[in-house]
Amino acid sequence: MIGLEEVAKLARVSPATASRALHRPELVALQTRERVEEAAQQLGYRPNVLARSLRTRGSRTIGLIVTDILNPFHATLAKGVQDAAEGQGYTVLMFNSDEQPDKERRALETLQGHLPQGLIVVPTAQTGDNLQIVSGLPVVELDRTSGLEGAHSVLADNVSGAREAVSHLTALGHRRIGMIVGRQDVSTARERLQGYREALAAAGLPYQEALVLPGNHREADGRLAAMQLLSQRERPTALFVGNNEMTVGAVLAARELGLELPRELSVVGFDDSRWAQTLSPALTVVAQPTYELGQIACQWLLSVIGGQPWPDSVRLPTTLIHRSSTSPPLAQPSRHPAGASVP
Amino acid sequence: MIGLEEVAKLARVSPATASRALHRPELVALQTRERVEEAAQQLGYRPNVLARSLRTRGSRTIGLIVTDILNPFHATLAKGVQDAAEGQGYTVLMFNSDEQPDKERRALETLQGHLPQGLIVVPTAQTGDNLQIVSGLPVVELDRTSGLEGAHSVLADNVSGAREAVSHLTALGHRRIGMIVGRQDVSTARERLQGYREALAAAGLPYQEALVLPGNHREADGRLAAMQLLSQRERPTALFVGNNEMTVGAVLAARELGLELPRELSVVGFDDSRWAQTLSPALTVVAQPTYELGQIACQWLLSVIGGQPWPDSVRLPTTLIHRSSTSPPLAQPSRHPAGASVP
DNA sequence: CTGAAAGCGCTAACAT
DNA sequence: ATGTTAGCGCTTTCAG
Repeated sequence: MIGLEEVAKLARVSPATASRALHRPELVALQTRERVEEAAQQLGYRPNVLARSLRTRGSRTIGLIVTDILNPFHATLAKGVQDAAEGQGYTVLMFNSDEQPDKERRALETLQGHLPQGLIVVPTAQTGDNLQIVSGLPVVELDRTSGLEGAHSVLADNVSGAREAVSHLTALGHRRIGMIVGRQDVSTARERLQGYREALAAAGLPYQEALVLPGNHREADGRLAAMQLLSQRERPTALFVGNNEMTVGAVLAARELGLELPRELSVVGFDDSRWAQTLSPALTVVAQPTYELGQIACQWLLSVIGGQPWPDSVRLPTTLIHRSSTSPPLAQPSRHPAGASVP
Repeated sequence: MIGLEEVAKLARVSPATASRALHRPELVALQTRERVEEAAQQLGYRPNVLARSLRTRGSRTIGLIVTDILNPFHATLAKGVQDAAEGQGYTVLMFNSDEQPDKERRALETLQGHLPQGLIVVPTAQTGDNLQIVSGLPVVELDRTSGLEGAHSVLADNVSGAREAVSHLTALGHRRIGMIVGRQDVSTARERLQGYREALAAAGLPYQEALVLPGNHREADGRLAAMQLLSQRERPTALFVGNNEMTVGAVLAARELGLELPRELSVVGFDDSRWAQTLSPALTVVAQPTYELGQIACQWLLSVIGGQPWPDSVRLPTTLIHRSSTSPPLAQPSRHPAGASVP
């Protein structure tokens, strides 16, 4: 590998001057600088980032931990982060926690050794504890919060997004609206549930436990929960599903049960995706500014690394995209007074 | 940050011994080793990878460049690579080329400075040239080949996959089979086209230029190409589409034209995906062992880094997955001798 | 404005 | 089996 010393030799200066010429041009005579630049060019010099980092204790590297790179939502977050980092000459070390606190911990340990200057993390349930590993490092929580006090985060406005989705359903006349909700130790799931409750309240509808089923964020969980919800004697006429993967499962379950969307069942999902658009009927969804979330988180982090104070935490707005999976409910067979259905 | 020196002090040994105890346990007395390990544990010591890499000229880092992390196919490749690397204690530096040779070049330059020990790359059109930047580095080409002589690659068996797909169509009785094919400077596109030709030949069908339209791998390209193919006076009864993104476009185009799948048009895509399964009708596709491609590429690379000789290049088999987007063609209105349709 | 020298944290020779 | 010493490539005092 071509080193700075060889460049210096060719330019007939000391390594120190060569270094300055390349990195602090203003400290060096124009003429000398040009000689060095030419020499570097000619030899195809590439600075050894490791040596530089070791010396300056600044690696121009940041860490990124997402929970599932195979989920297009996370892939998009990652791209937002990467693009922003690259624009500023930072390299991203990306890891996958697969929602497992253990993998997250290992990722943090590995990361640590690379002397990152900052970290962007989509938290798991244990992130609060795990972050001790990198104490002192500037951290941005992305998409969710770990609940750690004083944490800085870039999030979507989940409450409002969910409220809008469910209000859309109540406005259409739905009165039995089921929800498939994520694990309550994940902040997005809690917030979306809250939005659901608020929208029900606003429409004067009661909150019914039986209509809210939990799922572990995966397609299979969504399918299972939907099966249960839709097999109830008085089944919901609409479903609000708390994340993208579970929405697939819910739609597949509806198909299996022979329910026609949206005539017999309206569905709104959270987070837009390719298949939400290609599905027939195309899904009505709460879209998140995913790429921007990643991008802003990274810009934030880099500004803090650059010495700026922490900006206030941000909630980016969501957008309800009306497509074809929602419509007014079928006229229900009129009901007798509650509980009177036993012959 | 806790350094080796402090560990050494606490364990009352020299830094060198501490280093050995941690990294070459067999060179050190059991008792000493335990003291060092305990000290390290107690102080929460994390080795500074940068310093180690600088000294040993071995960073335990490999580079990965994919062309589009938002494409689930590439995300899956990446996960295969990452999982395999992590298993062996290697860290992956991942970059996106977005199919742009320029971004690929910049990624390589950045990578270079981090002294990676190997590289896995999904090539773009200029990879052959760009790789000069990291000459001497072990490189595995993944999914595609750059055409560079002596390159090592881990690929899917595209020719055979395409042949199988198109043979499936000919077996169903299709005789006008269109293909939407990728850019011919990408090896997968060339190979899939060849498979298409072979299958036609095997069925005694002529190869017709008018039935083969190029696209630039994106959804929009697929849509456009399909629009053209399906607007021909004597339109194809089946379509074979050369990659996953373009298949979405093609299906959407068919919908826009009011064509019912599979009755009026059969479609086979290359590469399976979430939406290929959720689409109705669910798509018949040539599935690739995507995760395994990434995994094997990484295992390969690491074995070479470890001093093993290069294994022979590999072609992993594809699988035709029959779903609901293919069926025998409609009985065509019988045709008069060619070209006689002007009144 | 430029050079000499020291040192970031670690490990590999070379001693003992 | 352990300590001593040197140096990976770079940047940064400190002198000139």
